[in-house]
Amino acid sequence: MAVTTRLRARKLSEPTIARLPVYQRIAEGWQRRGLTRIDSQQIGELAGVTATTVRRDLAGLGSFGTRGAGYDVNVLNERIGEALGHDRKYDVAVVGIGNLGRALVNSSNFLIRGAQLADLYDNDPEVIGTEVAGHIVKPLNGPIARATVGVVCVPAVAAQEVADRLVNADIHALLNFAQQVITVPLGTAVHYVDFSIELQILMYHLNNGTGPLGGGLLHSLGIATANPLRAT
Amino acid sequence: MAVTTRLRARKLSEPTIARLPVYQRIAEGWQRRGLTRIDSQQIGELAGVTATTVRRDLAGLGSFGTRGAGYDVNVLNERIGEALGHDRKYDVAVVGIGNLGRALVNSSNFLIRGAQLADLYDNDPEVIGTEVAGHIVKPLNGPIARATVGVVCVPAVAAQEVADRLVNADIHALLNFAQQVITVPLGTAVHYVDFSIELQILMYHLNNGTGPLGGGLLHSLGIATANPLRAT
DNA sequence: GGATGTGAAGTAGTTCACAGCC
DNA sequence: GGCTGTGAACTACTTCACATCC
Repeated sequence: MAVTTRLRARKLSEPTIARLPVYQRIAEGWQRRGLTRIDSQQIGELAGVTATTVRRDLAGLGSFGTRGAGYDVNVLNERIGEALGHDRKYDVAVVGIGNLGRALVNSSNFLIRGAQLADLYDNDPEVIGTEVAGHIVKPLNGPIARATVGVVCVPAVAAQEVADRLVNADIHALLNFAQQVITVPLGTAVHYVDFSIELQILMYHLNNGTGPLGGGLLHSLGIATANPLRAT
Repeated sequence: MAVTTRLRARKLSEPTIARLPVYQRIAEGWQRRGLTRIDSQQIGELAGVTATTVRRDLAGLGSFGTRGAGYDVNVLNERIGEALGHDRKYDVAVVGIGNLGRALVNSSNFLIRGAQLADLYDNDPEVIGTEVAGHIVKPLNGPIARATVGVVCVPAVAAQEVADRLVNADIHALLNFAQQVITVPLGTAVHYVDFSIELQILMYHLNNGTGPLGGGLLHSLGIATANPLRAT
């Protein structure tokens, strides 16, 4: 289907990649409100970065802004989607259907942008066989179907074992919510999400008065600006 | 109470702050396994960063390593705790006791390191008055008690309103799980956690073969290394 | 007029390489 | 011998400033 996958090669810097989804979220908000144009200044204020940073980031996706008039919100959204590969579909398997697993699969915002829910696994007999988010929960000790990404939502003690099983099932990208460092073979990507770390970072800044306090803006995911307190 | 708050002043860089909790988690893992010493090389491998980076980060907390023998795991854990301000206690209020809110307050790893659960709020009559994690859920339209940090786990549409109420209740640090950019007055810190963004970043790297794929190591929270694929 | 896009300058963070110490 | 801690070199990212174009 997607034919626009040609020149995605331009490599983006890590900080840019982390900011693009944020800009996209902002663009969507603008779209919902029926607005049609946005400029780098506005994006920057909402995202908590400078307008220049926004322009540099977006320039990396090709020049689609209009001098004097900013960016078309639809095009902005679209281009970011292309850059991030949202035209491709991905299968996401979720292991561990507790509170967190449920919250994720039921969230209208987790499985978006190409991500589609594949199989759910758990080892609790009470949970196995029940329907969650339109999928029957499968037993963890049964066969694991291939998927693009595996989401690990099990307790820390089980995380390594689950990771091993997913890797054996040829799943080479993991999103790990367990507070546990896991070891996987080279060539497998692991991304960690750790709520308490977010809380700790927030508290550190609170204690020290430093850091991304200023402005009530989107300092998403711990991304820091060199100059967080824009002098206004 | 805390008396050890004297020379915490040494300001740490943003990337360092984000890595310290990770090192600490590694130290704890070592402790649990009864190991007593760890060196920068080992920390680096588990954390997905170079040994030099680890040493630089830790040097910022004062020199407590032993040349030739690495770091004492207990001291390591302790020093990071001091640097991050874990000797202080914080009250954490949670708004929105759905799946996610429940998952958070029941997680043994969310409310650690000085964070203690204060009040829970929701606007669902079914939920108000019930006991969750040892606390009775209070109505969101009632009075909001002062707390250090407010955790926002409500749907996106309600996020701004909830944020306003928390700020009015003199809560000036928010951890926002809603997929919604919120605006707060200057002087209030907002930290965003957005699962779908984590997923998107992971997928980008998967598509492009770049980035923190190599090693199955702790590339926590989207923190990137300049040289992720260490040549081994 | 007004905002983009981008060389050039500046700054922050990482890595090298090795002196210092156990 | 081995590993820490750190000046010096390097790299990456951000910010400045302005030419460019609608």
